[in-house]
Amino acid sequence: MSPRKFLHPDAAELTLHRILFALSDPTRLAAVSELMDGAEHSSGDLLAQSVPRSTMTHHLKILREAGVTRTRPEGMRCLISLRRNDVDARFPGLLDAIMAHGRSGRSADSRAAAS
Amino acid sequence: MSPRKFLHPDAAELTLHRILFALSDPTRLAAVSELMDGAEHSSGDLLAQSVPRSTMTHHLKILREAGVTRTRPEGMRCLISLRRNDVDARFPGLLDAIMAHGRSGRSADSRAAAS
DNA sequence: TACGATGTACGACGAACACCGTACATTATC
DNA sequence: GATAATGTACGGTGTTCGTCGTACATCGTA
Repeated sequence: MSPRKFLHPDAAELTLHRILFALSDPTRLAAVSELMDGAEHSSGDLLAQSVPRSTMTHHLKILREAGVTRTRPEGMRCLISLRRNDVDARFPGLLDAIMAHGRSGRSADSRAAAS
Repeated sequence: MSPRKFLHPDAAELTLHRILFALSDPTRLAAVSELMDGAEHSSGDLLAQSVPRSTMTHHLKILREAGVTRTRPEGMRCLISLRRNDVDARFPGLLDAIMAHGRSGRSADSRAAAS
Protein backbone atom coordinates (compact mmCIF):
# COMPACT_ATOMS: atom_id res chain seq x y z
CA MET A 1 0.00 0.00 0.00
CA SER A 2 0.96 3.57 -0.26
CA PRO A 3 -0.91 5.85 2.00
CA ARG A 4 1.67 8.41 1.10
CA LYS A 5 0.63 8.51 -2.51
CA PHE A 6 -1.61 11.16 -3.90
CA LEU A 7 -3.34 11.42 -7.21
CA HIS A 8 -3.43 14.79 -8.83
CA PRO A 9 -5.44 15.56 -11.94
CA ASP A 10 -3.50 16.63 -14.97
CA ALA A 11 -3.33 20.35 -15.54
CA ALA A 12 -5.37 20.00 -18.71
CA GLU A 13 -8.11 18.20 -16.93
CA LEU A 14 -9.07 20.94 -14.56
CA THR A 15 -12.65 22.03 -14.94
CA LEU A 16 -14.16 25.28 -13.84
CA HIS A 17 -17.13 23.87 -12.00
CA ARG A 18 -14.95 21.45 -10.09
CA ILE A 19 -12.64 24.20 -8.95
CA LEU A 20 -15.55 26.39 -7.97
CA PHE A 21 -17.03 23.56 -6.00
CA ALA A 22 -13.75 22.97 -4.23
CA LEU A 23 -13.76 26.60 -3.19
CA SER A 24 -17.42 26.67 -2.23
CA ASP A 25 -16.78 25.65 1.36
CA PRO A 26 -15.66 28.05 4.11
CA THR A 27 -13.16 25.61 5.54
CA ARG A 28 -11.54 24.97 2.19
CA LEU A 29 -11.65 28.63 1.32
CA ALA A 30 -9.76 29.39 4.50
CA ALA A 31 -7.19 26.73 3.73
CA VAL A 32 -6.58 28.06 0.24
CA SER A 33 -6.37 31.53 1.68
CA GLU A 34 -3.44 30.37 3.79
CA LEU A 35 -1.84 28.81 0.78
CA MET A 36 -2.02 32.00 -1.22
CA ASP A 37 1.35 33.02 0.17
CA GLY A 38 2.85 30.52 -2.23
CA ALA A 39 4.57 28.56 0.48
CA GLU A 40 4.04 24.98 1.44
CA HIS A 41 1.97 24.37 4.51
CA SER A 42 1.58 21.20 6.44
CA SER A 43 -1.83 19.77 7.04
CA GLY A 44 -1.54 20.65 10.69
CA ASP A 45 -0.64 24.16 9.75
CA LEU A 46 -3.89 24.57 7.84
CA LEU A 47 -5.63 22.90 10.72
CA ALA A 48 -5.72 26.14 12.66
CA GLN A 49 -9.47 26.00 12.45
CA SER A 50 -11.23 23.88 14.99
CA VAL A 51 -11.97 20.87 12.86
CA PRO A 52 -10.81 17.31 13.45
CA ARG A 53 -7.86 15.97 11.54
CA SER A 54 -9.91 13.48 9.60
CA THR A 55 -12.27 16.18 8.49
CA MET A 56 -9.39 18.31 7.33
CA THR A 57 -8.00 15.39 5.40
CA HIS A 58 -11.33 15.13 3.64
CA HIS A 59 -11.35 18.79 2.62
CA LEU A 60 -7.76 18.62 1.53
CA LYS A 61 -8.62 15.66 -0.63
CA ILE A 62 -11.36 17.56 -2.40
CA LEU A 63 -9.05 20.47 -3.00
CA ARG A 64 -6.40 18.12 -4.33
CA GLU A 65 -8.73 16.18 -6.60
CA ALA A 66 -10.07 19.39 -8.05
CA GLY A 67 -6.52 20.26 -8.99
CA VAL A 68 -6.32 23.29 -6.78
CA THR A 69 -3.59 22.01 -4.51
CA ARG A 70 -0.72 19.59 -4.58
CA THR A 71 0.14 17.35 -1.68
CA ARG A 72 3.65 16.10 -1.15
CA PRO A 73 4.87 13.80 1.58
CA GLU A 74 7.83 15.18 3.47
CA GLY A 75 9.19 13.27 6.35
CA MET A 76 6.38 12.50 8.65
CA ARG A 77 4.30 15.38 7.40
CA CYS A 78 2.43 16.34 4.28
CA LEU A 79 3.24 19.57 2.59
CA ILE A 80 0.45 21.20 0.67
CA SER A 81 0.85 23.91 -1.90
CA LEU A 82 -1.27 25.75 -4.40
CA ARG A 83 -1.07 24.68 -8.04
CA ARG A 84 -1.03 28.28 -9.01
CA ASN A 85 0.66 27.86 -12.35
CA ASP A 86 -1.66 25.12 -13.47
CA VAL A 87 -4.80 26.87 -12.38
CA ASP A 88 -3.68 30.20 -13.75
CA ALA A 89 -2.70 28.66 -17.04
CA ARG A 90 -6.10 27.16 -17.53
CA PHE A 91 -8.18 29.88 -15.90
CA PRO A 92 -6.20 33.13 -15.90
CA GLY A 93 -7.21 35.52 -13.17
CA LEU A 94 -9.66 33.15 -11.59
CA LEU A 95 -7.79 32.35 -8.41
CA ASP A 96 -6.82 35.93 -7.75
CA ALA A 97 -10.33 37.18 -8.30
CA ILE A 98 -11.79 34.65 -5.94
CA MET A 99 -9.19 34.77 -3.23
CA ALA A 100 -9.16 38.52 -3.20
CA HIS A 101 -12.35 38.08 -1.21
CA GLY A 102 -11.54 34.80 0.42
CA ARG A 103 -11.14 36.39 3.80
CA SER A 104 -14.15 38.64 3.89
CA GLY A 105 -16.59 36.33 2.22
CA ARG A 106 -18.13 35.35 5.49
CA SER A 107 -20.32 38.24 6.52
CA ALA A 108 -23.84 37.36 7.51
CA ASP A 109 -23.37 33.67 7.13
CA SER A 110 -23.71 33.26 10.85
CA ARG A 111 -26.70 31.06 10.62
CA ALA A 112 -25.42 29.54 13.81
CA ALA A 113 -28.74 29.73 15.55
CA ALA A 114 -27.60 30.99 18.88
CA SER A 115 -26.12 28.45 21.23
CA MET B 1 -50.19 30.78 -2.06
CA SER B 2 -47.90 32.67 -4.26
CA PRO B 3 -46.09 30.56 -6.72
CA ARG B 4 -45.21 33.81 -8.41
CA LYS B 5 -43.30 35.12 -5.45
CA PHE B 6 -39.57 34.84 -5.13
CA LEU B 7 -37.29 35.52 -2.25
CA HIS B 8 -34.00 37.16 -2.99
CA PRO B 9 -31.23 37.59 -0.46
CA ASP B 10 -30.24 41.11 0.38
CA ALA B 11 -27.19 42.39 -1.44
CA ALA B 12 -25.28 42.57 1.83
CA GLU B 13 -25.97 38.97 2.60
CA LEU B 14 -24.21 37.46 -0.34
CA THR B 15 -21.43 35.15 0.66
CA LEU B 16 -18.52 34.04 -1.44
CA HIS B 17 -18.84 30.34 -0.83
CA ARG B 18 -22.52 30.41 -1.60
CA ILE B 19 -21.95 32.13 -4.91
CA LEU B 20 -19.15 29.77 -5.80
CA PHE B 21 -21.38 26.85 -5.01
CA ALA B 22 -24.13 28.25 -7.18
CA LEU B 23 -21.66 28.40 -10.04
CA SER B 24 -20.18 24.98 -9.39
CA ASP B 25 -22.59 23.15 -11.63
CA PRO B 26 -22.30 22.96 -15.43
CA THR B 27 -25.99 23.54 -15.99
CA ARG B 28 -26.05 26.62 -13.81
CA LEU B 29 -22.80 27.84 -15.27
CA ALA B 30 -24.34 27.62 -18.71
CA ALA B 31 -27.41 29.49 -17.59
CA VAL B 32 -25.39 32.29 -16.08
CA SER B 33 -23.32 32.37 -19.21
CA GLU B 34 -26.47 33.16 -21.17
CA LEU B 35 -27.37 35.86 -18.69
CA MET B 36 -24.04 37.58 -19.05
CA ASP B 37 -25.45 39.62 -21.92
CA GLY B 38 -27.26 41.64 -19.30
CA ALA B 39 -30.66 40.96 -20.73
CA GLU B 40 -33.57 39.20 -19.14
CA HIS B 41 -34.13 35.66 -20.21
CA SER B 42 -37.13 33.51 -19.60
CA SER B 43 -36.76 30.18 -17.91
CA GLY B 44 -37.57 28.46 -21.16
CA ASP B 45 -34.92 30.49 -22.87
CA LEU B 46 -32.27 29.18 -20.52
CA LEU B 47 -33.76 25.76 -20.97
CA ALA B 48 -31.93 25.30 -24.24
CA GLN B 49 -30.07 22.49 -22.61
CA SER B 50 -31.78 19.16 -22.54
CA VAL B 51 -32.95 19.14 -18.98
CA PRO B 52 -36.53 18.89 -17.75
CA ARG B 53 -38.36 22.01 -16.67
CA SER B 54 -38.53 20.97 -13.05
CA THR B 55 -34.80 20.43 -12.98
CA MET B 56 -34.21 23.84 -14.44
CA THR B 57 -36.50 25.38 -11.87
CA HIS B 58 -34.37 23.79 -9.19
CA HIS B 59 -31.13 25.17 -10.59
CA LEU B 60 -32.66 28.58 -11.05
CA LYS B 61 -33.74 28.52 -7.45
CA ILE B 62 -30.23 27.82 -6.26
CA LEU B 63 -28.90 30.63 -8.39
CA ARG B 64 -31.58 32.95 -7.07
CA GLU B 65 -31.07 32.04 -3.42
CA ALA B 66 -27.35 32.56 -3.74
CA GLY B 67 -28.09 36.07 -4.90
CA VAL B 68 -26.65 35.58 -8.35
CA THR B 69 -29.86 36.10 -10.26
CA ARG B 70 -33.16 37.85 -9.88
CA THR B 71 -36.42 36.30 -10.99
CA ARG B 72 -39.35 38.43 -11.96
CA PRO B 73 -42.78 37.24 -13.02
CA GLU B 74 -43.90 38.71 -16.30
CA GLY B 75 -47.18 37.62 -17.74
CA MET B 76 -47.14 33.92 -17.94
CA ARG B 77 -43.40 33.71 -17.93
CA CYS B 78 -40.56 34.34 -15.55
CA LEU B 79 -37.83 36.69 -16.51
CA ILE B 80 -34.44 36.02 -15.04
CA SER B 81 -31.56 38.43 -14.92
CA LEU B 82 -28.12 38.65 -13.40
CA ARG B 83 -27.71 40.71 -10.24
CA ARG B 84 -24.56 42.09 -11.64
CA ASN B 85 -24.47 45.28 -9.62
CA ASP B 86 -25.06 43.53 -6.35
CA VAL B 87 -22.52 40.81 -6.97
CA ASP B 88 -19.97 43.23 -8.35
CA ALA B 89 -20.43 45.58 -5.44
CA ARG B 90 -19.73 42.87 -2.95
CA PHE B 91 -17.15 40.90 -4.92
CA PRO B 92 -15.59 43.15 -7.55
CA GLY B 93 -14.24 41.29 -10.53
CA LEU B 94 -15.45 37.93 -9.36
CA LEU B 95 -18.20 37.36 -11.87
CA ASP B 96 -16.13 38.52 -14.81
CA ALA B 97 -13.19 36.37 -13.82
CA ILE B 98 -15.34 33.30 -13.49
CA MET B 99 -17.56 33.78 -16.48
CA ALA B 100 -14.65 34.59 -18.71
CA HIS B 101 -14.16 30.84 -18.69
CA GLY B 102 -17.74 29.80 -18.24
CA ARG B 103 -17.98 28.42 -21.72
CA SER B 104 -14.71 26.56 -21.93
CA GLY B 105 -14.87 25.12 -18.48
CA ARG B 106 -15.45 21.77 -20.03
CA SER B 107 -12.75 19.17 -20.17
CA ALA B 108 -9.47 18.90 -21.96
CA ASP B 109 -7.75 21.77 -23.64
CA SER B 110 -9.89 24.18 -25.45
CA ARG B 111 -7.14 26.61 -25.98
CA ALA B 112 -9.56 29.19 -27.27
CA ALA B 113 -7.53 32.22 -26.40
CA ALA B 114 -10.60 34.37 -26.27
CA SER B 115 -10.85 37.16 -28.72
C1' DT C 1 -65.41 28.43 -19.37
C1' DA C 2 -62.16 25.66 -21.46
C1' DC C 3 -57.76 25.06 -23.25
C1' DG C 4 -52.85 25.26 -23.91
C1' DA C 5 -48.46 27.27 -22.43
C1' DT C 6 -45.22 28.35 -18.87
C1' DG C 7 -43.23 27.43 -14.75
C1' DT C 8 -43.50 26.13 -9.73
C1' DA C 9 -44.33 22.78 -5.81
C1' DC C 10 -43.98 18.41 -4.08
C1' DG C 11 -42.42 13.87 -3.47
C1' DA C 12 -39.18 10.35 -4.50
C1' DC C 13 -34.77 8.24 -5.48
C1' DG C 14 -29.70 7.45 -5.77
C1' DA C 15 -25.37 9.67 -5.21
C1' DA C 16 -22.30 12.62 -3.11
C1' DC C 17 -21.14 15.46 0.64
C1' DA C 18 -19.84 16.96 5.63
C1' DC C 19 -18.77 15.43 9.79
C1' DC C 20 -16.67 12.46 13.17
C1' DG C 21 -14.24 8.62 15.82
C1' DT C 22 -11.15 5.05 15.46
C1' DA C 23 -7.62 2.24 13.51
C1' DC C 24 -3.62 2.01 10.69
C1' DA C 25 0.64 3.48 8.24
C1' DT C 26 4.72 6.25 8.09
C1' DT C 27 8.56 8.74 10.05
C1' DA C 28 11.63 10.35 13.63
C1' DT C 29 13.55 9.73 18.04
C1' DC C 30 14.71 7.29 22.09
C1' DG D 1 12.05 -2.46 19.27
C1' DA D 2 9.18 0.93 21.62
C1' DT D 3 7.15 5.31 21.60
C1' DA D 4 5.19 9.59 20.07
C1' DA D 5 3.77 12.62 16.22
C1' DT D 6 1.57 13.35 11.86
C1' DG D 7 -1.76 12.36 8.75
C1' DT D 8 -4.43 8.92 5.96
C1' DA D 9 -7.96 5.13 5.41
C1' DC D 10 -12.04 3.20 6.75
C1' DG D 11 -16.32 2.93 8.27
C1' DG D 12 -20.76 5.17 9.99
C1' DT D 13 -24.51 8.72 10.19
C1' DG D 14 -27.18 12.54 8.76
C1' DT D 15 -27.82 16.04 5.28
C1' DT D 16 -27.89 18.01 0.84
C1' DC D 17 -27.64 17.76 -3.95
C1' DG D 18 -29.05 16.46 -8.80
C1' DT D 19 -32.48 14.38 -11.26
C1' DC D 20 -37.05 13.39 -12.64
C1' DG D 21 -42.23 12.66 -12.99
C1' DT D 22 -46.46 14.38 -11.76
C1' DA D 23 -49.74 17.63 -10.05
C1' DC D 24 -50.97 22.32 -9.47
C1' DA D 25 -51.16 27.43 -10.14
C1' DT D 26 -50.98 31.35 -13.23
C1' DC D 27 -51.63 33.78 -17.49
C1' DG D 28 -53.32 34.52 -22.19
C1' DT D 29 -56.55 33.39 -25.60
C1' DA D 30 -60.35 31.33 -27.94
